[in-house]
Amino acid sequence: MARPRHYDHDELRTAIIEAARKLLEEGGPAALTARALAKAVGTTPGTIYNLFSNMNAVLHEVNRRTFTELAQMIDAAPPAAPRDRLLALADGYVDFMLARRVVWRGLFEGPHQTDTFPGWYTSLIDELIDRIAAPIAQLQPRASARLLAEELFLSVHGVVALAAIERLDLVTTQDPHSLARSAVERMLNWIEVDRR
Amino acid sequence: MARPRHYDHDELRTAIIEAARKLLEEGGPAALTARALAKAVGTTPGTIYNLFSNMNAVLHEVNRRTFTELAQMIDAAPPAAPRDRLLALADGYVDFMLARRVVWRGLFEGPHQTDTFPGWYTSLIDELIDRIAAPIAQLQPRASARLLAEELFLSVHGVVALAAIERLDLVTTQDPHSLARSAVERMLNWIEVDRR
DNA sequence: TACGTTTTTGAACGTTGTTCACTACCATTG
DNA sequence: CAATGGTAGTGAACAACGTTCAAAAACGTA
Repeated sequence: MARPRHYDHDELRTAIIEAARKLLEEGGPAALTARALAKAVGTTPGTIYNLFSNMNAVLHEVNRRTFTELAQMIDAAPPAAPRDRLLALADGYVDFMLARRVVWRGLFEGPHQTDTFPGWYTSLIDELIDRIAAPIAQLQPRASARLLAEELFLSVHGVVALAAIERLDLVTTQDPHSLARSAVERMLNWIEVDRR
Repeated sequence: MARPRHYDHDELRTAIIEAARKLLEEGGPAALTARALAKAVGTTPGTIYNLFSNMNAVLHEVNRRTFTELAQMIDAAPPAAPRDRLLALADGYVDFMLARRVVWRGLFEGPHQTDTFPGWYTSLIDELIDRIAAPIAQLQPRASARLLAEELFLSVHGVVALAAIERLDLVTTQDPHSLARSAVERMLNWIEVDRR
């Protein structure tokens, strides 16, 4: 038996998560295997299961970082009028996703079946949608901005979900950016007319 | 070695496709394995690979039937004014998908990577979008109805894609039907204002 | 130094998709 | 009718997967 080393758990955890992300980016979800991940950080499959309950937990951690980055990017944007802010959000979201399309797939795809999500996962998504709701609330104080934000997100999600798996061309030749902006425009139009 | 039977290839092919669909419906994508499929039709894995190039091809055939059914359902709807027709399309699409959520996942998910689609696959999708474009063209003869139809489809797809994998609740508590209808309403509103 | 605990290890189990040598069957020929 | 050739079903085998766990090594303590 080879000499077991002793690891700093915190270091190893983050090393594993970073390696997992790299594997995902380079080879897609199929490349994220326990053995490949172990080799990438210079350890063995067993050790990974010591720090994570299973491979799904590793993926969740990668996703957590992705969400956090997205939130940071959004918050770093300069302030703007609601309309411009929504357009910037859509653009930023599409850019962000296109740059991470493979990582992105892990967010909504997967074996799933009946596996449940950790609480922080759902609340991260919640916060992202709240960031869409904020500018909408400025335009439309009456109705629930949150509901409209959810609808807008889903419209953009339709575009992004297909673009992320490189299958947008099954539906259209329009580019993801202008599709996302169109969705925003329709929502803005709706709000405008509705308050008339 | 067990006694090899001789099969009618056409019969066996359709039996395999039907069994595959059943497996999908009952146990999700994970249940569609070569061995389970072989057992379900009373044959062996090798024979399946005799009739299909791989398991992906089986899934493609299941999807072909699904698309065809969807098209039939759409065409069977009674004629209506453009506005009602679009709403009915959205409702029907959501219903259809909810009844087949597990089968549906195979349409856009999967291992993919670089695997390409058969020509009939893309043209089936094309025809579906044309069915959305038709009523739009009645409302909006000037601009390209096809482009708007693509955008509307993508908005509804965002809803359906999440509902199909049982994760719509990550984003909203609104139900898929009203979300889809809202997307249609926004598009109708857009067309109305645009032609003003 | 010796012991007990903790952590790492990697072999092993049960899956998966896919391949292919083998062989049983059918159809044609002598 | 017998022999033979080609076709097609078979299922063992391969590589790879996630996951588990007994054993072994290193650490912390006495």
